[in-house]
Amino acid sequence: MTVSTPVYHHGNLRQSLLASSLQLLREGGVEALSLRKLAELSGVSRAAPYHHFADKLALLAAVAEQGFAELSALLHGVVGNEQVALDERLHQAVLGYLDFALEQPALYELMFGQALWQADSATNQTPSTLQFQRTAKDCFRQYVHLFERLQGQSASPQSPLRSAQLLWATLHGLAQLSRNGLFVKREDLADIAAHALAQFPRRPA
Amino acid sequence: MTVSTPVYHHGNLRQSLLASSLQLLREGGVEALSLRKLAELSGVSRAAPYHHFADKLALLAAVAEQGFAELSALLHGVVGNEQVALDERLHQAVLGYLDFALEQPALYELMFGQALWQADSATNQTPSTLQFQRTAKDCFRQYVHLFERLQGQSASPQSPLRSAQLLWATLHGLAQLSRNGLFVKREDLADIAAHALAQFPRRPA
DNA sequence: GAAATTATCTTGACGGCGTCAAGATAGAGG
DNA sequence: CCTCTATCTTGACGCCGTCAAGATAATTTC
Repeated sequence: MTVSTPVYHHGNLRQSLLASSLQLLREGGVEALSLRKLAELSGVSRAAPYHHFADKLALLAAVAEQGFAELSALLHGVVGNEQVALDERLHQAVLGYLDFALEQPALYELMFGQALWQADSATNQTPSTLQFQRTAKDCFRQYVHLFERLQGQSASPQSPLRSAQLLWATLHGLAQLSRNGLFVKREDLADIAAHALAQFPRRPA
Repeated sequence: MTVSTPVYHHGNLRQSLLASSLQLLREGGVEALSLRKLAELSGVSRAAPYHHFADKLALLAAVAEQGFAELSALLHGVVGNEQVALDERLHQAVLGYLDFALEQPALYELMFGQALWQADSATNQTPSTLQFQRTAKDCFRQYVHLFERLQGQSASPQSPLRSAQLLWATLHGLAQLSRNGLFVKREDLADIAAHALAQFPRRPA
């Protein structure tokens, strides 16, 4: 909890706010993230953040977008690794996803929370949220891509899209349930993930 | 949005608050649920609810517990229906779950949100949250029970507990993703659920 | 039935929150 | 140098959860 000494022109406030957001998320979860605390952490007045983000939602979208970018990079590294069998890449993509979700639970919650995804209201048609949703979908496409390659090897009856949707849903559910210690204990997670993978169609040999 | 006329001794304030909570949840989601609005809806001052709930969290726990009780009753009706084949009961339990989640999205979110499930802090060791978690686990056990019966019929390699955990995680993920229109469109949900079911071990004939 | 006890509700106040309006300050470009 | 623009500040508003002190009604006790 380092509080910067106040300066008039911070010079890098936007980045500083995003970094402090991650810090607050780690320390106290989504509820602990307030614009006022963020401003104080950067040594700046409470209204200063509004010159870099339209409102709190826009800031949250930027933070969550960074999260999806990180996850995307992680998946890209796994999926595109030509030196590893596709089966093994799928396995790594599953474990990597769950690791990400459990190591940054508050960030993960923000990324998938209703605040940034509610489709009805007009609040999520702002540039920030649209940009955020685009980054998130890029992330999802990596799974589709992986299943497209896998389909070439197996006689899977399902489309790559369906498989990716189902796998993502399963991973998301596992992450959420085990994070909250809800029906799924943390130490059982790897075992359950293995069972889940076994249910997905694989190439025979 | 019916606002009661003020009375000194309401007579049934606790129930009235719970009912109004559901109303606010439907109308504006979890964020729209405030104790002050709740009090106003019941025609009562802002501090009155504190004589029936220790704090906001306790009220949320009571609301969510009602949700789990409803879901539990729904599942109990399906799982215990001896006149229907086990396979079909599983199918109905899956569709019933998804229906419940999508018809009351805000309530569903509350039931599974981190507010009531965070294991670390001491805030969720209160009587209200413990009672809530007990009701939730009763709900989960119905799925375990169903898989225990199914296992008698199939040569499933997985324990009923593992199967129930995996199925619940998948359903939870599907509900959450499709509710937010995130990678899973609403109209594709039934199709994906069918695929998910097909991946679970069934009896051969 | 009167008095005492308990349950229930009220008003006032506190600090924290997101947000806006008006004004101050600093750096950039002419 | 002067102007323009980006950036930051202070003050204020309304909403929130929560508590303390006091008022009122129902219930119990005698």
